[in-house]
Amino acid sequence: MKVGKASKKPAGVKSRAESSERVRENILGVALQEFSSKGLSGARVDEIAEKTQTSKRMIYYHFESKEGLYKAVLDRAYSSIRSLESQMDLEAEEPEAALRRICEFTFDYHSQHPQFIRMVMNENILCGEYIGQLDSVRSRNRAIVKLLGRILDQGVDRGVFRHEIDPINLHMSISALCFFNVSNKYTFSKIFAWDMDSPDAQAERREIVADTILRWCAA
Amino acid sequence: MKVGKASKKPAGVKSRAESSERVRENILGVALQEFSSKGLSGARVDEIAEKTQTSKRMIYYHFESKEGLYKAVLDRAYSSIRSLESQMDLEAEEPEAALRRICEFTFDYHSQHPQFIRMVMNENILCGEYIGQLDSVRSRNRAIVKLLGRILDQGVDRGVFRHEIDPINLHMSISALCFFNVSNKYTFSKIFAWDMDSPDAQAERREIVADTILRWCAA
Amino acid sequence: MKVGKASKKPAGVKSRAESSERVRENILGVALQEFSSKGLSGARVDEIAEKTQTSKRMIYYHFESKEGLYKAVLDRAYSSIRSLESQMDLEAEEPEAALRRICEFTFDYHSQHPQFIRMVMNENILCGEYIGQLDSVRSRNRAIVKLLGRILDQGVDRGVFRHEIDPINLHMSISALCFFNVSNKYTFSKIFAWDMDSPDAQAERREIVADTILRWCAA
Amino acid sequence: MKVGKASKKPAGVKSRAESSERVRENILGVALQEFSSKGLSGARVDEIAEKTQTSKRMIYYHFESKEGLYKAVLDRAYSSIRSLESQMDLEAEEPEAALRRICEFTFDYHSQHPQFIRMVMNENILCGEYIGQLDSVRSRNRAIVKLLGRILDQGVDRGVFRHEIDPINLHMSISALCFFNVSNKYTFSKIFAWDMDSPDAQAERREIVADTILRWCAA
DNA sequence: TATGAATGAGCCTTCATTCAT
DNA sequence: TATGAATGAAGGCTCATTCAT
Repeated sequence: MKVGKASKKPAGVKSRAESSERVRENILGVALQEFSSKGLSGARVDEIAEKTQTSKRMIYYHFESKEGLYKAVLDRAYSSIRSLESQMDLEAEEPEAALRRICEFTFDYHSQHPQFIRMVMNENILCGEYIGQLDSVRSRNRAIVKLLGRILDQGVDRGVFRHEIDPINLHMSISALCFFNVSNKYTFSKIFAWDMDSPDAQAERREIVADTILRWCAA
Repeated sequence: MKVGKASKKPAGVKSRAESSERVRENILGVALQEFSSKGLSGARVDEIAEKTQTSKRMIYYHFESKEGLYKAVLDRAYSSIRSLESQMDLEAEEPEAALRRICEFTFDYHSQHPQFIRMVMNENILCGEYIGQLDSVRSRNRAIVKLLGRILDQGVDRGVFRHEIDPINLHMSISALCFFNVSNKYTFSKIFAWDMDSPDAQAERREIVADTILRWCAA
Repeated sequence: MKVGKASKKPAGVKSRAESSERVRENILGVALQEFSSKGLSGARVDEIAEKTQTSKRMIYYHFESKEGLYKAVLDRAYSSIRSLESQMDLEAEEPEAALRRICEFTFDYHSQHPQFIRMVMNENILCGEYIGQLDSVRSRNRAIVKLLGRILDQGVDRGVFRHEIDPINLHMSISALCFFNVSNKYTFSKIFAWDMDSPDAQAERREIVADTILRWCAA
Repeated sequence: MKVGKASKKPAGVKSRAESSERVRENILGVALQEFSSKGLSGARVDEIAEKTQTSKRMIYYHFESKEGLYKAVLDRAYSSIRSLESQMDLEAEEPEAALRRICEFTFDYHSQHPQFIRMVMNENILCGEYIGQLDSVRSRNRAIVKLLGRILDQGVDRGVFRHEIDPINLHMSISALCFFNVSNKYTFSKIFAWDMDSPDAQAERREIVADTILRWCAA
């Protein structure tokens, strides 16, 4: 809940704006649940409304349409990942340790936010139709690439990383390995009768991902 | 086309069974198009029927329900990937070359079958609900893991691969890197304004995938 | 009409609830017409909707499904017969006169409510599948049996009725004679070229039914 | 099976006509089952065909349409009741015993042929639409009325029956009491929690019906 | 003759959205 | 603001019937 600014009103009394924001958040939370589990076409406005503490009318009041709601959910999903790099203080670390931490952090973030992953899957099924309309998203996600670039440069300087590595491709590889671990767990688990969700399997996989990336970057 | 028995009929004359099989194939082709681009809930039976050379009624005659059609499409999508390993004669090659070829082949297969990838994405959004019902799928896809196991063993024998590598995890890594390249291209391209589809980008990425895997396995 | 509470609104202005109730009643009336004349499977939701002042969508809004509507119609049909015994003030009468009046009343009620009879016929064709789900029905219809029991007791006391008569069997006989008169009039009339609907025939039959019952009970 | 005429062919060899007749009977039997349990609109041609030993094509070959089949089933149901009176040799009996036997016989026949009753119920729901088209039916069922007339006359002659009794009304009363016992057993049983099907209840009811009729006719 | 395939009309139901109070 | 009622277009599915081999 972002609404944490000091209020002059007595506790328990919500301003109209606060209440409105609360309603929005409530709807967005339920909608994320529904859209991420059923997709844009699979989710039902009625069902979302029912699971909400408000009425269907409010959904249309705040978000105009089902698509508007979907876009808002998507936007929020992407923006919540934004602060990724700001949460890590890597400046003091060695490049290899920093890269490993980024891999592990990315792996963990994906594991802990399956709904975000599902939203991205949905967007790709829809050919990125809606993400293109969200200017915000674009600018945000480039931060991580910048960070990777810095770390790579440091690594090259210190002779531990190859100089050919492109940060976007590096980001893509890290993403691919972390994303797949969540996105394809149902089919992969069923086909190979392999419980990908167990803590052991996850810990092992987490290390493999980091190793794979580091070995690829190593000079 | 399964109907390969010697026919007494003149060429050009289709038997009832042949025609029926043709109708099924026609429907399955259109349905793959629709399901892969819109998902199970997003696809419309009416629309599938319209793009078909037959009627909506025939879809229900041959596949019972929308779900039945979806399952048939899914089954066909998975079974067509089956012959993957039989298409490669790797026995004579060195382990490293063999593994590189597998990576490249997998990469190419994914690139060339985006509809298959989209079906898998859909299945994962549906939590693998339908793939569990298709026994056929399970048995098929283990062949590639066996193949990887053999190559790893050879590589370990010759001192070029590490002995700790688990073939399922290897397969997962290869799959992840190749899958993501297709599955997430819309969001990734839009966010980084990076044309992943260009031949150059694909060729580069293809090499990166193979390098990443080989470096990870290398002794 | 349940909405009988004092309203502050000027006459002619219907509240939302009143209007909703009116819509329900409108649908139920048309549905009774259709279900009673064509049965559950023979009736068409489209046709019901057309004869209504609202739309097909409203049927589903108010009654959930075709079956739900059928059950509502059935429930209303049974509950409207409920007040049968309360409409007759028999306490002061002699047992024989009272019994005769019950026979005549039952005969008339059946004659005047052929749609109710048809609903019951339908229910029996459906093996009472839906009536079992309507708890309300059960409790209501036992009142008449109680009433018959009281009259029989009085008659036995005064020596005009036999003591062996069981009120449920008595009710069954009355029902059978009155029900058949309506339920089977089509086949019976056609087979015997006998116009059962004429006022004379009905008056005669009415007397026969009462006579038959009274003679059976007579000491 | 009526086809019992001496054949000149060796046993086991069926003539085309015999086989055809067998197919008809097979279809009619299944159709009676379906129509009587689900009604004209509720029964499904596909389902009837499936339960048959032949194909759907044969239904249309032999009966033209679903309605044609329904009519054939109805005709057969009515004609099988025809021999009712010829099965009873009542001439030697006293009028009262004869009438009682007719009541009992009618009661038993109804009990034992619920599918016939259901067909009649269906016809009445359809307002006797199809029975009017079956000339055969009309002539047949008058026999019983004639028989009742003769018995009544004898009874009047011997001073045991009232002379006002009309044979058609007598038949109607008998039919009503016997018909209801089968036709309304589902609703009646459910409403009164009374197992009408038990042998005891049936025996008691059988006696009540005969008593009711005899008391009504008694001089 | 007998069978699987085909047909089109129509059936029951649901959807996202808006209105009225 | 918030709620139940309303809407029309469309969605999935089934029916009796016929065709082609």
